[in-house]
Amino acid sequence: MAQVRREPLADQAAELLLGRIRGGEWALGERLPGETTLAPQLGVGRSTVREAIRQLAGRGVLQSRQGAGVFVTALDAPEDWDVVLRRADIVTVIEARIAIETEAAALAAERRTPAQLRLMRRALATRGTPEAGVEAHVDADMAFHRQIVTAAHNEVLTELFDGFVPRLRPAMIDMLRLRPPLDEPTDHRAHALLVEAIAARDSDLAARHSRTHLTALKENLT
Amino acid sequence: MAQVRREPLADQAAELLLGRIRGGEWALGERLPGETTLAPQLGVGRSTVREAIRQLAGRGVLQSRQGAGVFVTALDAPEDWDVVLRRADIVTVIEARIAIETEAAALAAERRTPAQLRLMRRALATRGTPEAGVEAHVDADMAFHRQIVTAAHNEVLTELFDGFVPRLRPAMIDMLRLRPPLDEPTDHRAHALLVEAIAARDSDLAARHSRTHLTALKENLT
DNA sequence: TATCACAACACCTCAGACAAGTTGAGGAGT
DNA sequence: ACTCCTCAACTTGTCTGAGGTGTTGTGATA
Repeated sequence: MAQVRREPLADQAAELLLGRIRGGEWALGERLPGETTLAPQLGVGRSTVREAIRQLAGRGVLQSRQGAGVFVTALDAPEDWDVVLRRADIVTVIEARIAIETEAAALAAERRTPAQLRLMRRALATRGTPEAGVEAHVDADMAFHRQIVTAAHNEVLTELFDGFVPRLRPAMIDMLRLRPPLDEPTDHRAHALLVEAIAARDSDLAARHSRTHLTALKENLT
Repeated sequence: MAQVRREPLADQAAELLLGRIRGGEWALGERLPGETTLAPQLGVGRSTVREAIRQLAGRGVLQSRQGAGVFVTALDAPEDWDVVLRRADIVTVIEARIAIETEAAALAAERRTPAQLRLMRRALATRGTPEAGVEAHVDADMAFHRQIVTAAHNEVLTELFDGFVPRLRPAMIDMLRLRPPLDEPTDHRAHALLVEAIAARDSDLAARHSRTHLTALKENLT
């Protein structure tokens, strides 16, 4: 027998409204129907609707102005980031990684310091030894890519990359275990080319190399 | 003369409660006095206290359990991600936005459905009326850009974009207030070109238009 | 001592009333 | 024809009173 999950109506109403907001029923800045309209529509009393609205207002999603109405101010504050990533398809995550990393590569080409370039080259060297085992190889690869993102001097991009790692790492390890490393030398040279483009301060080329490499990786997972 | 700042009692009550919680009047996990006690103490009605509590519950500070009471669950939870974004320079955030949105534009060109294309065009139309006020214009613009990200059919990218909005929106409004809209018609045509590229399923062109537009925006902020 | 019934108390929900702010239509005056 | 003003019809804000449901500690009972 299913345990009766009793949730306050106000919470349910808030969840329902949030769903409709995220579904695009009301765009950003748009006005919601009045409380007196919403209440019978949701099958609850007006005060309950008000409490649901207050709840979403506390989360920054809604804002109400007396006399004018209730307005959408955001489409949900960052939902638990971990949850989103865990649920997301690995290909989806890689696509996001492509977005972050190609841009980071371009910025890194413009902003990298000599010291960072040196660190990149060292990371590249330790990356090229897959004999140490799959996990070590993946870790070395991740460390290399992180060097590049760091060199972009953009805290947000770095933070995003770090957020991806926990989801990416196991997937990479699985992939390498199942599928042969498919031409490691070529793969390694792609990385070397990327570093050289950054060294030459050629941001377009760096972005292109980064994209090519990661797209190949994505294809390999499809 | 000071502008009469009329704030809803519920908001004031929430602020007051949050202050007392932060002041350590009730420790983490402790139970607050009942609504019937709090109401006369704050000089407001019971429903107003309830709305204040709901608001704080939405922020994750309080949690109420029927029959048991209201408990402190956090001392104002500044989620890590929020902190990063709030602290980050707006230019840094825009650079991250460029990464997300150009990739999203390219993917949207490949994956958009006819319905989504229609929604894009409608959002573009409502976007083109800056007479409605700065805030409305920014909201319409955000809604337009979100349509494109949505059409990329990548949940992670969408989530990232949504995460940026709360930081981006006020910055955009400030910028438009301080600096004249600088050639709105051109700006609007750039958006139209982007939509057409997506309509034509030309992902390279879409990415290029997106990047050009956002880079101009970034320059304008520097 | 261990168990159980129960009363007190908590939050949950509703309905109704009135206050106060906002907006747009339409009339008065120029 | 245009501007300004009034006002009615919205909207959200607040309070009150009533009854419902879940929780917890107390005290009687075995």
